[in-house]
Amino acid sequence: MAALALGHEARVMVHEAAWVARCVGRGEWAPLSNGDLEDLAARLSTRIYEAGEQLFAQGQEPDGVYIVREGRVELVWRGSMRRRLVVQILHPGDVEGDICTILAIAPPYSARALDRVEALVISPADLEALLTRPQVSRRWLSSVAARLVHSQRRILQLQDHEVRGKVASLLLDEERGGVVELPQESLAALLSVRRQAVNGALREFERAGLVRTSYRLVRIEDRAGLESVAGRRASREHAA
Amino acid sequence: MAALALGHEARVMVHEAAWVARCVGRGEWAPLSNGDLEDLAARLSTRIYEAGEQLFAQGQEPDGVYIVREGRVELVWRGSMRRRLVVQILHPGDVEGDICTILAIAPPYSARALDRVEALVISPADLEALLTRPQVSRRWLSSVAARLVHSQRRILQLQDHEVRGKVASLLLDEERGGVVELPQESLAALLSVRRQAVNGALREFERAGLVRTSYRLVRIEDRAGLESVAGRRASREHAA
DNA sequence: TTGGGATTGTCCGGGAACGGACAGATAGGC
DNA sequence: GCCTATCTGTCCGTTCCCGGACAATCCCAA
Repeated sequence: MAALALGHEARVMVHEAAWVARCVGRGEWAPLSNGDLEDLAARLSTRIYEAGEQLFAQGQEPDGVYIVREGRVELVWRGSMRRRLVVQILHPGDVEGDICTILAIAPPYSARALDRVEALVISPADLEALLTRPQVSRRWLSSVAARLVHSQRRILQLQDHEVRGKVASLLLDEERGGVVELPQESLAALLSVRRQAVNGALREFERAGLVRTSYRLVRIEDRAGLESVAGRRASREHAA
Repeated sequence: MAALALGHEARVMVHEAAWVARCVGRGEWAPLSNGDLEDLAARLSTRIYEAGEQLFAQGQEPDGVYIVREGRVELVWRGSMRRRLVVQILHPGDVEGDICTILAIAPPYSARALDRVEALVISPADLEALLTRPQVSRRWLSSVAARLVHSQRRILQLQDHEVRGKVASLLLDEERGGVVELPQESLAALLSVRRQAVNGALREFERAGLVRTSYRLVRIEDRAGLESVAGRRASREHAA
């Protein structure tokens, strides 16, 4: 009966592992074997964090890989002065902490749960063991490569000199189900601009019918319109 | 005799391959076998580009991996309007093109030789073949991870609101042997600011004794001083 | 050696965001 | 149901950079 219970538990974790595998790169290039999947499953553990709780701190030893299953996690960098920049917001399916573990460096940012977060965790030693499996390391490679592309896209996005463009671009990136559920202060921290500037852009969008705003929430009404503002707007319109 | 000549050629390429291996991640985590090295050597070819020549174009099919052996390569992104941003400048030892090849996506930027460039090239098919080798893919993973960290550092650098800080930070990043050999226009394109702003910062640095400038060249005189400007200056000094 | 293209140093007006401040609105805790 | 912390909308003066322009300087090549 213990064996049966364990079997059930193991089956659940293999299911989790298959989900993790989908998060770590696409399967086309390196299908995982059953052995890979079972090994992955055996090294996964689940952790729960309450909203506001910290997953790991800037400058501390890397403590493994986090795969977000539910909720959102905020990656925050703090400079020596007041400078505070939200590097990224992790959504379900996002992987974090592997880079620092692989390179054995301290993460340059802290991670804080925005909501109640459910995460799957792999310890540094377990990650190292998993990466000796050819298919796993090949697949993990494509995952990190995809993140590098995303990081470069973000650089381009942040180089827009007009706050409106940055905000539009950010909304399109952070939106889930047509909604961005974040206070304007957080949006400003993601773009490293002042809150007032974000507010101004948002109100401008609202008057143009691109979005609807309410408390800690922005609803996207006209995606195409936002995209044209984010890229380079076709029609120039100046409201007095 | 042909065999002997081939043996010599092969030995040279294995030597090249060992150098490439040092460029692609550190050896501590995944030492390559002789077989790995020989395979890598067999798939390397050398190409020469004259200054100004284009290696690959934005939006075109990825055509393999480039490892810069000599000279510098400029990665340029072009927006729909006049926007032109230098994403990165490749120096000897830098690896480029692997991410796009791995993900089978078109590169979002063009690559142009700044000087006479000597590069080692691996075709997409050869890269794919190499990555089936466990040690190679494990090692390549650490290389891409390192680049992701660098990309994130660059995001932080670009978020500085003062041009002086960005310029100081850039000089420290691009400097080789205490010298940055780039026209101010290129520095501006790397930071996506106006040339005049870079010029102003540079002249300010020069008056403070941090650098010496001449035609297409900036020489770093006081590294610690620049670092304090790049991070957050300890002593605030305003020249009239 | 001499021209011409590229690069640098400098000026100025206009505009956008910063930086600080404050009242009104909203949601969650007691 | 009230009360408080948080979030939003809005004001202002100041600072910095953009955007355009122009002369002086520097290489390189003919």
